[in-house]
Parts: sequence; C-alpha cells; structure tokens
Amino acid sequence: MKELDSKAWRAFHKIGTSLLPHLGRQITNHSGISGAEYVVLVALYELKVPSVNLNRLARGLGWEMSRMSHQISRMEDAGFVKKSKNVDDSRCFDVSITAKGRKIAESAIPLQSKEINHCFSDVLTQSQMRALIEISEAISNHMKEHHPLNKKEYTYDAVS
Amino acid sequence: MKELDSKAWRAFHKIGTSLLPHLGRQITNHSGISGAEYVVLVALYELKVPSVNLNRLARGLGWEMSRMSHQISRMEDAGFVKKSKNVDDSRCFDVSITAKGRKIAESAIPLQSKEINHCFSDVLTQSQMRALIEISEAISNHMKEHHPLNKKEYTYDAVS
DNA sequence: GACAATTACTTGACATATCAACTATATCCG
DNA sequence: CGGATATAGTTGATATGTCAAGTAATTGTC
Repeated sequence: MKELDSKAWRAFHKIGTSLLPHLGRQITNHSGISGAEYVVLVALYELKVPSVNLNRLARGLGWEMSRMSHQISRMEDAGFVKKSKNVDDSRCFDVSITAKGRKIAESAIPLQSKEINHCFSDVLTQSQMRALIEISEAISNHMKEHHPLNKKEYTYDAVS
Repeated sequence: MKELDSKAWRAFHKIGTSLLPHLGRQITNHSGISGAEYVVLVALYELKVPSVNLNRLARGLGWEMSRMSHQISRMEDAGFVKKSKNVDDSRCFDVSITAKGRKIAESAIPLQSKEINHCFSDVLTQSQMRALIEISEAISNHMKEHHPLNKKEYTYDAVS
C-alpha cells in the first residue's frame, strides 16, 4: 500500500471513529435519546407519507432487519413510534412516529444541527465539503455494486 | 443549515456508517476476529517497544479505559495478548502481543489491506485522498481543542 | 509525614448489535 | 391448483459498548 493511501485511510478511520460517536453522545446529553433512536426518529419525522414498513426503513438506513426489529420494539415500548400490520401484505408492518416521538424529534433536531455545525460544517471550507460529497459518492457507488446490504438506494435524508 | 453543509454531512455520515462496519465484517470473515480485536492487535504488533500500558493504548485508539479493560481481558482469555504489572507504577499494566496474537496479525493485516484498497484507495483519486487528509486534520484539531477524550495525540498507526 | 486529590484500572449492570434459527405470508411456476 | 422458493419480520443467545461506582496506588501540598 502506498504512503498516501495509507495516510488517507488512517485519516478517514480516525474521524469516522471519533466524530460519529462523539455526536451520538451529544444527542444523549442534550435530548436523552441514543444516536440510534435519533436516526430512526428523524427518518420517520421527515417522511412525506404517514408510515413506512420496517423493511424499507431498515434499508433506507442501511441496517439489518433484525437490528431494526429490536430497535423498533424498544422504541414502541418507549412510546416513540407505533407499528401496525399492513393491510395489503400481512407480512409487513407499517411504522410511524407518535406525537411523543415527534415532539422529541422537533426539539432534538435543531440542537443536533448546532452540534454538527460546530464540529463539522464550521471547520470545513466549501470546497472541502464538495470534495467530501464526491468522495462519498465514489465509495457508496462502489459499495452498492459490490456489497449486498446497501443495494437499493433509499435515502430518507435521515440524518439532520 | 445551508444546503451544502447538510449534503456534506449526510455524505460523511453515510460512508462513516457503512464503510467502517463493512470492513469490520470483512475482518471477521477472513480472519475470524472482530474489528476491535484487529485494531488492538495491529496497535500492539506495530509497537516499537515491547509493551504499552493500558491507559496509553486506550488513548492511542481513542477508547475509554473501561472499554479497553474489558477488551483486553477478553483478548487475554483468548491468548492474543498478555498483561503484566508495571514495575515502576503498580497501578499500571503493561500489555503486549503474544506469539499467537502476532501470528494472527501477520495473516490478517495483508488481507485487510487488500480490502481497504478495494473499497477505499482504488475508488478515490490522489487529490481526493489529499483532501480527505486535510479534512481529517481540520476535524481532529477541532475535536482535540474542544473535547476531552482525544486530548493527547498518540497515534500508533494502529489501523493497517 | 499525612491527608486530599489524581490516576490507573476493574467490575457489574445495562443498552445495544449481530447471528442463526424460526414463523408466517406471498409469489412463482409447472 | 399446489409445492418450492422468496420475503418480512421475530426471537433468543451471545458479543460488545457504555456508564457509574468501586479499589488501589501515586502524587501533590501543607
């Protein structure tokens, strides 16, 4: 592996394993929910339709079904979301956000935006951000072609 | 939040939450160890001195002490590392890699390098990699100033 | 030299993630 | 139609990460 490759990889690895967990902890601090709960709430909050089925939601976030199922049942217990059997295909469940979940999302989203600006947007130049978008596309396209989980594109604009 | 900011953040979030886990799974597939075990083994393998104390190791990887402690005790049970009380400061433990751990590291590292090339280095241009290094520095510097965990710089070149 | 504050590390409880096995329904196709 | 196959989701075991509280040794500092 060439020097530059390795340095670039380490650079990416470093921010990936420090920034993301850091922002997760911030969510817990300011809003009392976990990073995973936040991501799910935002996805449901931003839906243009009233509900999605579990499977689509999972693929949209790049999660495995089993993780989604566990997560949703915890969030249902907590009263953040509700689940109902789909009428047309009774294997499916439609998930939607409750009033309680919506309220939390509405208060958490701006706080989290502020954090993201603080740690991310404010420290990068416009051209760095444009570069990052291209980089992300290059990597995502490659993953989509070569690796099963992220095959279908389904971005809910799920993260703030 | 401006459009570009938000798009850039989503782009970063997406690769951070898909590429890193993907590469972790690859390690498990090709070498039978977890991503966390891999990172620790590589850190110890690349040491220029025979051992490090837990605390330095934890800070080098940006981990909390408690996580490090649990992880090392599991890896000690598995026979990958060994721990011994430091002579000068008996609060500290020195950790080092065992022959068994070294063997695994030696077989896993090239396999993992190949994976990283495949998913990362091969799909990016040189200038994208340079951009990523700058971006990482900007973010890391900001984190170092504002957030406790990553205060001291201690890079073991721990990741492939 | 002693007592307070720090530092290194451990522990156990809990939350979450991952894996394999399972149930139930739907679709495909002869 | 009817059996094979695929799809949606659940479940429970196990691994891992996180948090708060604890122990023990060390380092101030008066």
